[in-house]
Amino acid sequence: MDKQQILSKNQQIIFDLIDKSSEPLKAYTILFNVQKKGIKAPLQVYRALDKLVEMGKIHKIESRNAFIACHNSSCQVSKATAFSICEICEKVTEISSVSLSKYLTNFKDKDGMKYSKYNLEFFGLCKKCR
Amino acid sequence: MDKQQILSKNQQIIFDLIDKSSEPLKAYTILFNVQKKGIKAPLQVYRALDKLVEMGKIHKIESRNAFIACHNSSCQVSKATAFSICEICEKVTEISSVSLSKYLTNFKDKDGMKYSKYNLEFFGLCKKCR
DNA sequence: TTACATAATGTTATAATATAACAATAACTA
DNA sequence: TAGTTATTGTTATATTATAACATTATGTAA
Ligand SMILES: [Zn+2]
Ligand SMILES: [Zn+2]
Ligand SMILES: [Zn+2]
Ligand SMILES: [Zn+2]
Repeated sequence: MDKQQILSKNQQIIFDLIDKSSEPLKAYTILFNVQKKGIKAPLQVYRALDKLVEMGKIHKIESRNAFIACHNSSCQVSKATAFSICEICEKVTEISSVSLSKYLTNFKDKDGMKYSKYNLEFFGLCKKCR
Repeated sequence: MDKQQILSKNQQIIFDLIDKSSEPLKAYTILFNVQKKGIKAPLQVYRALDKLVEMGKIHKIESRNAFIACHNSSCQVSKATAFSICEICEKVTEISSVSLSKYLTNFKDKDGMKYSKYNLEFFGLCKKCR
């Protein structure tokens, strides 16, 4: 799947909501907010989310079960993602560090195994909360 | 909390199960397997899991909602964790690479922010599945 | 254009994961 | 031994996610 792909109706509605949000959104928060647009069932939300993640338009923050729009054109369609998460205000930022992604993409374990994909979540306090 | 702490009854039962398992265990799998030992409710399992995670005796694999015992004495009581996950057989291994943990512990983002904690999950195919 | 394949949608029901609230007991500490 | 904190027990409920099936829309190739 390609990052510039045209979105279907439900995908577009849900992407727009996530994209304009300043914080990660949970599936049922999304559901609540798109019901006026005709999306009534959890499955409609989860299906759109799955596709958007596949396309790399959004990412899932695993530790929070929430979704944010990708703001890192170089994140390799969701194959290599890194985030910082504030443990007080829950602000999440996608990290786009070339050196970090290089380091992790090239990382080999003891057995010489290389990985096709990774997800990294950093935790700490954001500027505002320190 | 300390890694050598004495465990309570329920904590010990649940830790033993996870520790002897060759794969990550999910909370309700654990529940099913400890019912004969008198642990009957999900909350009893989740409470023990929470404490064991706090102590660093086990880790949660966020992308799988499952738990494995820590086999890395240097993983800093769950403050700095890295795993490899096979996308076919779901085998999970805790990575204990000094250079990786050094790199990530010292990683600073654009704003110079350092993080107190991280979790990294690599995905790929294990030896057997390649 | 028609037939076929694939992707997306709609809908109901249900599975899987996790926490709230309250009461009781055990273990630790001054 | 009283006070405190950690742990346990129990019921109910909240939250997150998928199964199964039917329908409609879109893309593709004769
Ligand atoms: Zn991204
Ligand atoms: Zn913050
Ligand atoms: Zn560990
Ligand atoms: Zn494997």
